[in-house]
Amino acid sequence: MSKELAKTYDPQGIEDKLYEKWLEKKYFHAEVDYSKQPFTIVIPPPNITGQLHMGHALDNTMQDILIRFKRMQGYNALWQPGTDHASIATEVKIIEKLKEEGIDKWDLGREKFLERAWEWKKEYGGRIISQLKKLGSSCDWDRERFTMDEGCNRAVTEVFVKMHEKGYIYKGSRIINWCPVCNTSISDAEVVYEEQAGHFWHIKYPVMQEDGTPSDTEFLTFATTRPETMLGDTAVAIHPEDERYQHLIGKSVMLPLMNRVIPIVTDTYVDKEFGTGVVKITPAHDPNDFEVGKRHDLPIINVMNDDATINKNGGKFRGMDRYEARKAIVDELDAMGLLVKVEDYSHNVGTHDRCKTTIEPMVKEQWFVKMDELIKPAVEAVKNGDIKLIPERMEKTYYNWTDNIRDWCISRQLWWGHRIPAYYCDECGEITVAAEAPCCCPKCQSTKLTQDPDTLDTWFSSALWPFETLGWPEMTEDLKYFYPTDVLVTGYDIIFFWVIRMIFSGFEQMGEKPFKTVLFHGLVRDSQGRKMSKSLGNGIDPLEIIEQYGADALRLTLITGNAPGNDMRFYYERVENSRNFANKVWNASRFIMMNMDGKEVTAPEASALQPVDKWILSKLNTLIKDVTDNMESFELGIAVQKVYDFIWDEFCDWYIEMVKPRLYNSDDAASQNAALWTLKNVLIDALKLLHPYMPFITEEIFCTLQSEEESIMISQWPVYADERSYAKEEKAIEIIKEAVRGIRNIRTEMNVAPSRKANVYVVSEDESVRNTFKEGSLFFASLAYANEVMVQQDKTGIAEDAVSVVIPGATLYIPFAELVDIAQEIERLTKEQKRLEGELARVNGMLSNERFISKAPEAKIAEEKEKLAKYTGMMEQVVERLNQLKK
RNA sequence: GGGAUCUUAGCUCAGCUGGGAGAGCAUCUGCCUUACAAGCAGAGGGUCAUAGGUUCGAGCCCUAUAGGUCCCACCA
Repeated sequence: MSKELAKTYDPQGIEDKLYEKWLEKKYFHAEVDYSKQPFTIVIPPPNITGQLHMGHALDNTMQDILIRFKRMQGYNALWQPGTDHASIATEVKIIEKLKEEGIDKWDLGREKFLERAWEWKKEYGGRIISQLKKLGSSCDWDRERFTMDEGCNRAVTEVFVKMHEKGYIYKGSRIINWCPVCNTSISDAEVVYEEQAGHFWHIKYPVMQEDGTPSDTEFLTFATTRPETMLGDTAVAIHPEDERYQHLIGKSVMLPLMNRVIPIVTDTYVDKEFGTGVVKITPAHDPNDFEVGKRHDLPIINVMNDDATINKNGGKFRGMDRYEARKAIVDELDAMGLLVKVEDYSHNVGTHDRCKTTIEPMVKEQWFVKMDELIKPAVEAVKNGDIKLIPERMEKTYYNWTDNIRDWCISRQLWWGHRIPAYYCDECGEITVAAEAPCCCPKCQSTKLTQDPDTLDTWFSSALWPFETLGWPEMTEDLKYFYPTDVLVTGYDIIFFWVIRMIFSGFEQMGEKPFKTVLFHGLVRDSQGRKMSKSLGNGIDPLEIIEQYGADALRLTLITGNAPGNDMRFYYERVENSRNFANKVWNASRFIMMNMDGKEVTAPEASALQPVDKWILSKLNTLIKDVTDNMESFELGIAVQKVYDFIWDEFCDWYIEMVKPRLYNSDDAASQNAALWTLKNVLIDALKLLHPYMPFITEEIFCTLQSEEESIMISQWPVYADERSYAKEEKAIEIIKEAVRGIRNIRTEMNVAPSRKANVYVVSEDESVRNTFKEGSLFFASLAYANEVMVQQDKTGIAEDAVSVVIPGATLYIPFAELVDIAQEIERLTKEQKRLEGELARVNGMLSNERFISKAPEAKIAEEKEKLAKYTGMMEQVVERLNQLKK
């Protein structure tokens, strides 16, 4: 009936098997149960296009640790899983795949395209889930959701309709970021700015004269990085207080190439100090110009098609690509003598984060979410501490965004996603927003209605994730019980995309925050600190690590040696260290079980517990408190570091070693039982503390050790108890440890083999210290390689030449003759003497060589002189010692 | 331009509210001691970026400087 651990630790052999068992036993599943406190985490839904990478591994390890910890503490722990449809990311992938087959998205058509997308989802959507399982994630898989499943679709539509009714969602013609390759608008958050080398074209426009003709002599000069946009210029702006141009206020200029007369307007947006203090205004293709245009009621002339070619408003440049047009326009202006000069100029260019195409600001009809009101409760919640961000500094990042918030462009010209529930009347153009397609136009009764072809930004549905996954818009029991969730664990890189949007959505739809705490982590980088990326080929596949070292080792590596919110570097050496630790735990457990084998280990009488036992129990007790405290304040790395140190250092290297003499000598059965009982119980509690971090190995050991127990997962988290603290014993054992270290040190320094044992005299005035050594003499002798330990109050009877070690409260003496075999020592010293003679001869020879002295570098000579002094000193010592011994 | 953050042992990093300078890896020295060589025992190695300040006391707080990383905004 007693099971045994395999001789070597083999993660592959246990992990899958245990995970199967957990699934079978439904340990991950949570049901509403008002007798227990809920603890809820919703997973940041991985993209269906995704493959598990180190970021996921870190993110999910952290969540799993928290969930397992709380579950053991007796909470009704729910980890709600699911995946994200990832609108644009998936659409791009599918388009790529179609391209390989020689199929064009537009030729295929919307219906067929969506069929392909669902096929993709079916094929790859589950891949990442099975990878998360390899990691040990204890998600409630029975509750798995998808952002485009029926419930989420309903939630999205409901929110859209509700917010539209309240006026928070509106359709407007505004300047947006347009990606000419993906053919869609994108939100500000999806634009990344890149430093690019470009040019600064200085161009002049002729000022219009009184008689309505352009002047040959008077010009306004300005500089631009994008000359092609001049086709859409509708004004030129100057600062109202710019002395240089006062006389031009109220006048106009001629827009060359287009032969359009455009006004000179004054606007404080213009920086007098920058360039010539003149700015061309193109409201249709620049966000700032758009604002200026609004203020001065300027016409908006869009000169580009969706693919960034020049449209009919661009006159003869029509049909050219924007860069072609740029060149043509510059050439033409140059020919007309209107190009003043060209400078090299490096500036930031907005690109699309998915495809890196330079975005084109365009004025378009899009759907927006009005942010100013919505954001208020979200800001308030963080300010008043209702939602806590860890680390705290993330709050500043958060406010940085909320303070400068702009309306959120939510419509995308994509197919894969939630289609916007807006219907246009083909007859009268009336827009109806409704959850269900209306039968007919409410205005003109026409039955010819067309649904808006656009879909929603992928973050629109993920913003609802914390409550839509629990059943919203139905007010389900789950929702009442599990919402708000407790912790959100995510990377700081999606604070704007996701975290803030979930917070204001929670308040708006539920009237309540979506989570109490947000725990941020950093990026996992490669060993050189670079981002792991496909193009660099420096990505490390977590699955390979699991294959090679085990999921436990990977988890431990990701969680240690790094402060919350900071990026971390990934090293194989660190994984190896984690694996070694797992191995250590395995072997210590094996040792304990071997010694328990065939023995009935019972709870000992209090009197049978020895000081060492009390010492480790006391240490464990403190550990339990510290670890629990750390974990409750989300200091996961610190917590596990303490468990690691306790197990390896205190438990294995000290306690087990101290207890060995009692295990090997069965004369005192009570003492042996007390030792075994302590070993077993400390191990069990340590395994429990470790379980959230290393679920597999701890489960395997726990179940082998306690065959009557079902699983460590559902065992109770250890609790600190005052009566298990023994201050006196802790202090006493620390003294012994100090003594052992002192003796080992001196023995190593004197190069004495462990096989050579010597008596140790402990001399102390302090009676309690003497008692400590008397009580611990058995294991002290074994750890200090002593034959016998003599404890006494003074130095009487100790040999003159004894080697001494001073520790707080006592002095230890080892008779030199016992410590060192005299004959052996003489032999050793004689050899040493010969070696030194040789060295001295060599150095002396060099230093007396005239050529060496005259030609060698001074540093080298100094070095040799130092050696000479060193060897001479050593020689003196050796000779003296030899003389002593020979007496 | 605004903001965050970092600078601690050869390398990578911990160090929470101010009081002991630490870990892993690497290096050196002994040990195949019957749980573990993926191990054990020991050793070396740091003016905690620089300059000031607050304090009985500063790696930790304040100010300035230098260098690195990142985020936001984007100036035509």
